[in-house]
Amino acid sequence: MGGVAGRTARAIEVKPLPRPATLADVAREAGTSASTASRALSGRGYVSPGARARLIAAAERLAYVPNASARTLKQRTSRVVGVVVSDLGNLFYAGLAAGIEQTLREARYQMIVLSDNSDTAQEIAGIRTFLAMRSAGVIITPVGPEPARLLSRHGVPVVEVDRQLADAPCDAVLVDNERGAGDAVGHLLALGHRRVALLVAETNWTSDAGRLLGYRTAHAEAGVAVDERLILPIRFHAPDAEPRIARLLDEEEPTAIFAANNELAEHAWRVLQRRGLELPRDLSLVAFDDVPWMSLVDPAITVVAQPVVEMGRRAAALLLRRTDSPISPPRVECLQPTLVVRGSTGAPPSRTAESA
Amino acid sequence: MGGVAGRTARAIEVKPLPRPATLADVAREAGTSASTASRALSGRGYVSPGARARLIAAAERLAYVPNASARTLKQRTSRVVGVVVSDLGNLFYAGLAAGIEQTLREARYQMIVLSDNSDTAQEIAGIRTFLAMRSAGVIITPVGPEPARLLSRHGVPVVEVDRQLADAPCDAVLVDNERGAGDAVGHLLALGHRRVALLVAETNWTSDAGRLLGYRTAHAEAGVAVDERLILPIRFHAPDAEPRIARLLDEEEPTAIFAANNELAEHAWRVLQRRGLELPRDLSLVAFDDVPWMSLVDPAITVVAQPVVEMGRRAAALLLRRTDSPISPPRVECLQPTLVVRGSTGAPPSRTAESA
DNA sequence: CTGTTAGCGCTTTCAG
DNA sequence: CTGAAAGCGCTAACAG
Repeated sequence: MGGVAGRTARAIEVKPLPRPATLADVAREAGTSASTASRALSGRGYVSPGARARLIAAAERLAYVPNASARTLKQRTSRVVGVVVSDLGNLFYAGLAAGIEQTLREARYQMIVLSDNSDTAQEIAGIRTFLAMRSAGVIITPVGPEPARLLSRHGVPVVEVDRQLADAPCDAVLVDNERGAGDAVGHLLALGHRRVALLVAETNWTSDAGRLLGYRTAHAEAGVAVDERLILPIRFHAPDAEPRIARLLDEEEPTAIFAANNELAEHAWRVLQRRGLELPRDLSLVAFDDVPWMSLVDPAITVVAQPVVEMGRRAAALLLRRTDSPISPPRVECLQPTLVVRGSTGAPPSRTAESA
Repeated sequence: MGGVAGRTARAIEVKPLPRPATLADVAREAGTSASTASRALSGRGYVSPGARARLIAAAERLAYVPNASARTLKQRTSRVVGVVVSDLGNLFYAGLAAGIEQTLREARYQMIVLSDNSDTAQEIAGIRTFLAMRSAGVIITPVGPEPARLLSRHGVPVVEVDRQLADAPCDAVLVDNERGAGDAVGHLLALGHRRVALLVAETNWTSDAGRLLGYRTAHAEAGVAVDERLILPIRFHAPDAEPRIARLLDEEEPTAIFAANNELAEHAWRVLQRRGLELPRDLSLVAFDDVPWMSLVDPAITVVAQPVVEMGRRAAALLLRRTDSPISPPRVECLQPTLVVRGSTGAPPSRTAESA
């Protein structure tokens, strides 16, 4: 019926509807019912080749875009996976997102990223958004325990990445922070350093706790006592980070610095640079997490490199696995970081001048 | 009715429903109709204080999360704004996203970011996702003209950022590329350089075209002829970028390099570093776009800084404006970049040795 | 101030 | 292989 009119007058009847075309419009245009159109365009269910072809053509002609809300409402779940990271401006998180996206895309899921600025309120708001969207799952670098609780209460799969903050068992992808930090600090101690400053984020995160632990373990193994005054906890984006690092340098006279994340390493580097210190002659520096600038500066920074993109991929894989088998036991994957020795570490300065 | 049962048995009846709570569940729990519940929880329409309180409590108790799909389906639009950028791993785009997010949040919109890897197919897929979600609008750093066409055909507001690729008038936020590049190259020419290499992305983007134009304009103004062999177009993520830059150095012997984006600047820097060249004694370097590493290296890089975050904010503001008045004429905002002279630029090496 | 009613666009039985 | 019918969860008239 409508099909005939459509065909004869096609050329002039390409009036773009004021509202987006619906499946019913497409069906009418092709002379079928909406159900058939649904089957043809979504690809599941029997449709005769002829009908399918006409429907596809009609959809094309009307610039039909399926309404995701209607579909999600009906199916009660969507093919969207939510990702919440702390700071998209930090390449660590950007790398994670890249890895996640890669694996998700292969499985025909859509990733949606939100950045929460390490703020619990924003984090929870993000989770609620994903809950509201009926996401198939959520991958998160958590700042508190609530996300996992909230999500699992609603039956939505969660994977924690980089740190574990859930208060119940939960899939997670971690890096061996203790070993990474241990390697880094062990390297410094082996070079003869005895006063190694630790710059660490002031959080209750397992990542930072692990790095602190590694710092202590390395000291214990080397038989060196830890001077607690060398440990400086600094909040993210703290405006006084650099002055505090400078003060630590003055007051505690470390011969080496271990910066437990890339942001702190950047602060440390700026302080050292401003003082005109020459590395590693005057001071050694090691960073946890390798980001591009660290190999751009001179000397290049010795780092503990994390397999960031791989972490993202694994997290996505864990999530997909759980989507298939919701009740399998929680799995925690722990990847190994790698110490990459570059130019910023060397033997400590001899103390001859001072002891004279 | 149900209200009584609910109240008496509350303590033991906190059985989490197998399916997420719906508005109807909340209404039943509070002894009202769904409409009243809707009014109370969404905050629009008259509701008696008592009913409101009971509803809010009930919603809390049932851990009610509104179903975004149902709402969007009903209202035929969502409070989501889609953002498509070329590469979230590049701090330029991350900064843009941060600015957009900021302004959108204030207006109580939700930002959703997608990265398209400068790939047209991925870009279009992203647009379709946003179309399917009935986004309130889309902000994009376009790689082709299709997105704007597709979106405006569906009546969805679009804002292009960083470059204009739409084939019809469209809101946009740009930076004055020609002036920025002109300032940079003018600075080099004023220092006495006569062979300035240009590393530029191999695209048909207005951003790169503008920077190339600025390069030419500066030469013209200084009365210096452009040697076309000094212009090297390089695709994004080209694996042979560094060898090609190295070859340019050998064959054309420029005394300065102008890298038209941060990625190319990084490649150039690595090449110079590997050769042990000392800046600015042996060669000068200027970059378009200021990212953190550029002030971390020694000497710090002279740059044309873009107001990245502000660009994001403006883009979001333009989008919101258009949401209010869909038919106002397209507006294009052009922000001014700033030349920041640092240590990587100086007078060209004297050619005495060579001429001897 | 509140409830009834209708329907957003899609998918999914279930008959034919 | 196809269509009719029902309903996902929510909101917007419109009566009361």
